[in-house]
Amino acid sequence: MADAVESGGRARLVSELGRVQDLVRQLELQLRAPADAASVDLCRRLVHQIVALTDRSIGMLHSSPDLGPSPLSATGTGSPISSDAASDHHPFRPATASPKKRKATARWTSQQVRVSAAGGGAEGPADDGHSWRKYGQKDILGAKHPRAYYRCTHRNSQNCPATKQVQRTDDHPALFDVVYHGEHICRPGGGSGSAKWAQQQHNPHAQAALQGLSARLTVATTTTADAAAIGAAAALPPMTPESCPVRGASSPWSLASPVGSDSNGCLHQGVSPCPVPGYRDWASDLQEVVSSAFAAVSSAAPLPVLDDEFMSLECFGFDQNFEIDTAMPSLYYP
DNA sequence: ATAATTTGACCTGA
DNA sequence: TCAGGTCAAATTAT
Repeated sequence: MADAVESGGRARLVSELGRVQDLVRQLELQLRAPADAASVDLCRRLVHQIVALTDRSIGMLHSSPDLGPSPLSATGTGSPISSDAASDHHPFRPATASPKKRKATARWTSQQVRVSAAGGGAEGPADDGHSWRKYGQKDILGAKHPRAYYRCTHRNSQNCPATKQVQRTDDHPALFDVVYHGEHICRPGGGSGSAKWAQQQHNPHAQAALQGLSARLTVATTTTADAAAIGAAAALPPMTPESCPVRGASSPWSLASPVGSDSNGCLHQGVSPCPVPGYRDWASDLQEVVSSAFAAVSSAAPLPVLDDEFMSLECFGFDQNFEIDTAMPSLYYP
């Protein structure tokens, strides 16, 4: 029985990567075409798809010991997240699954990512598009660095429940492990807000996926060969200001960067194309990497069963019938 | 003046 | 009892 499920899991991963490959090809085609409003919009949708699928695929690998330890649990150097805490806060498992502490009854959405310090700075990870207010710091047993606790700035004004925890990794001081809890319900601007914003707000998984993947755009991870191939697909090449001069962004979150800001300073994320020559080359590289990842996973050892909780709670659905020419939604909440 | 951060105390679950 | 998470007063920054 296990074999059937395992091969099913692997087939699922291969299928996901195959779709990523297709999407990247479409993206590359679009990027080679003259940029107009329609193609820009199409690129935006494609990037959305790629972001979601790669994040999901990486999640599968993280939960797959047979494909090697996950980047967040492979360091073995005593990092609280890489060792003890990894079992408490699985990167793609809600906090409710944790045997630890508070919030045991709350149905938090949770997403853990590892991000680099902004611009190589030492203060903390890059801006993730939301405004946060620090409300605590705690020394964690066995960790070299304290953990900082942040809540959404709009917690009081809009009852936004989103929180995050940031902790510098033991082994790579330039890297931070960030765990997001809850979803933002704070609204941008005083108006009714865009439908796109509303949709995203109602899909915390998509939100988390965007944050997760965009974080990994500059993430340095330690991976096994297979995971490295996948990780590379997500991590290559960092969208620095140099590679994306149009945006001139200083944040490594460029690919899934904030596209709007309201008077409250509550940013909402979106995906912006970067229609410059360098970006087109980057798309080619991405396709190449995805292809190699696809090949690597296709020949990988059988993927062990993904636990039901992971599949039911942490995998947002993906519209298999998605067509590029149809309206936006392709991520949906199962 | 207001907002954000710091930090010790307190609370909660294991 | 302990460790992680949160509160809230004091402090600092804007």
